[in-house]
Amino acid sequence: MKRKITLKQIARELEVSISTVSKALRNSAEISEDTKQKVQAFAKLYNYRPNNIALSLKNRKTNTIGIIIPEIVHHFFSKVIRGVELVANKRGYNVIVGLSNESFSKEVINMEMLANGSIDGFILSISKETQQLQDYHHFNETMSQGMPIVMFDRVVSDMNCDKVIVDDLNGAKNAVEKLLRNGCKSIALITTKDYVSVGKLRTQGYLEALEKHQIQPKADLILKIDDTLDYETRLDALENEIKQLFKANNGIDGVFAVNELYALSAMKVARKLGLNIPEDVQVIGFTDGVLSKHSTPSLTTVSQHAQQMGEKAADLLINKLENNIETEEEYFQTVIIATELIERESTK
Amino acid sequence: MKRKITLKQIARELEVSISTVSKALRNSAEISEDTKQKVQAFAKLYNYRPNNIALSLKNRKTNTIGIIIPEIVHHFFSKVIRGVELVANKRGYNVIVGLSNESFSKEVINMEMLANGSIDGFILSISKETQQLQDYHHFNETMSQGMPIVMFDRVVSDMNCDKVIVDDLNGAKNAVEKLLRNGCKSIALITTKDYVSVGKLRTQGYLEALEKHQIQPKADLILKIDDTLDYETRLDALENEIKQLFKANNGIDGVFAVNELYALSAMKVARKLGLNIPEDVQVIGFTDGVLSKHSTPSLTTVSQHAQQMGEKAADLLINKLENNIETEEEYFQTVIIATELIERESTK
DNA sequence: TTGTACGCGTTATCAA
DNA sequence: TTGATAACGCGTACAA
Repeated sequence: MKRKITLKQIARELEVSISTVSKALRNSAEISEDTKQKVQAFAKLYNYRPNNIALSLKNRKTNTIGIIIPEIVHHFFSKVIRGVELVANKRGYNVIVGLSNESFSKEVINMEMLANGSIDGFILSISKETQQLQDYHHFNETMSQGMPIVMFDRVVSDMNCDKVIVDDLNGAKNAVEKLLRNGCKSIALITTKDYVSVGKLRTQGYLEALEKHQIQPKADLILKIDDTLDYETRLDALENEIKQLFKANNGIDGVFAVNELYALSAMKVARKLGLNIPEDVQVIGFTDGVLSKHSTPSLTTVSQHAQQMGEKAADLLINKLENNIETEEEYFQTVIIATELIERESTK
Repeated sequence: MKRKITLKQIARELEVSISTVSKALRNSAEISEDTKQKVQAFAKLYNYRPNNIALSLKNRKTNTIGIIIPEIVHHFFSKVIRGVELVANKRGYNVIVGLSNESFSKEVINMEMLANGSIDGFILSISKETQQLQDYHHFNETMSQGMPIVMFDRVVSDMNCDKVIVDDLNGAKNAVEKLLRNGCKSIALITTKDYVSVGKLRTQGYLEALEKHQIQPKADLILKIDDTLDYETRLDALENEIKQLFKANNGIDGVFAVNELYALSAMKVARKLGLNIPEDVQVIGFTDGVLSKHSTPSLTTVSQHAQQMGEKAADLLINKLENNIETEEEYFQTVIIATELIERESTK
């Protein structure tokens, strides 16, 4: 079981100095053709590759991006990762993944772990717990150490860093307007508690759409789900809450849900109550998931372009990493990714 | 924008030597209480953390695991990653992700990239293209350099390395037997071309189940899909092929599909042909996905325990990495994860 | 044309 | 009790 070959070993074998080998391999003009040939041939034979760790230490640059997400078993986040990976690899970076599992402490620990030299910068979406606690000291510390952060989707709005967000407000607004144009008179909203930033924005979009059409929002039509419950109990509880929503409000003819699961559950409940989709109730969800496409009826959704978000985030981060010549004052941008309404069978 | 603080800076600031600082921080008995206190206080104040890269270089150990998968936007693989990450973090390792995107060359490049010192070992599932080409030189090279590999799910059977696989054959066999017990007489199989190792095994399970029940397999009932087609065109093509399957065989009353999408498509096509599920046709899929749970009717599936596979793979790899005292001859094991039949609405 | 010396940040060993 | 030195693997400025 032989180790990887190093410059030193090549040098010893060929009885030249290490720097000669180094230069020969980088095709330096300083080295004679003879030696170059000899060294290069030998290196090829033994499949020499420079050690990344040594390079990282020397260059104080790892060419690695750390990505911290709350959950990986999730279409949105895995698509974002794919986008990040795509761009990162193209630009010569690796991607190292940390999962916060929606926990504040795991987020902190993971970041500290990676921040100690393993990576050059972060791309992250904050955990629900962090959103609740509103404790952002780890982000500030990381940044004050000169390590850039790009936040995506769930961001801290008053933090000085690059951000990539979905146009949640307008995405929601457009969706609700679509329902209104389609003739819906009584549109229910199924959303999350307000501390989830994206849920809040989508709620706002719903309200603005109603307002624009001069419709008075009814509190009864708005269902705010506490999604900190665990997944197993959640499904039953969810459907129950939605059933109450339908029963408490006669004549719901449209539903806007801030994610895929809520939307699907709404369809399920509606059908159980004898309502047809889209004839009696039209439903729109907010998501990039697979369920929408394959459900029956398939679900009209507001697409978030998750992969594009990942790509953009990676580009922003790498640009920052490579622009050492940047202007004195830090310049941060917030990129807003437009949503797209994908019409399927759940709307007319 | 200050950099991270180093031993050297602390030493200079406190006017002691670097090694004193190092020892003081590790609470060495060699150092006086006074100095220790002073150094530790200062380090805490400036939030000193040793640089991982320097440690990696020195220890020739990165404490990082590389995971190479064909695709991340996929429930099975993201669940595996979660399992790997869980165990890895618990045992003090990070996880770095490489995507092959089902391409041989990307797999090779990604592995070379990571093998040059970035990681201590690999966990991987090989790409379809690699399976077709049967070119495994990169695995052999990596291992001959002393870097351990753990393969999962899609493995190379005659390769000397640890493996974690699903019991594809028996999982399939059990599923088909379930259909037989439920009264199915004419069971169709929707599978992949044989070069996909798991597809092949599941096909074999189907055949064995029939054989056990002394049923002659009919070639017409077996549909082998070429899944190298891209995703967009695939859905239509897929449904078309399945429709042909149904039309060519009157009286299909059971379908076993080697993945979720095939199973769902089968249900869709069956319904379009006026067949009821599970009354007229019973369907079982093979997967860990979300679609099964939320489809209508929900799909009975053979669960693969993806997360458990990831956990096991990580344990195997880390054990190998940390057992330097191992026996002389290399010892490799293949762990077989049992499947579980999750019964839902698509079977009686 | 080749080799020496240095530094990246750390720890271990040995000397003072 | 403290400090100097070497080493991990590499690239480069400078000396020979």
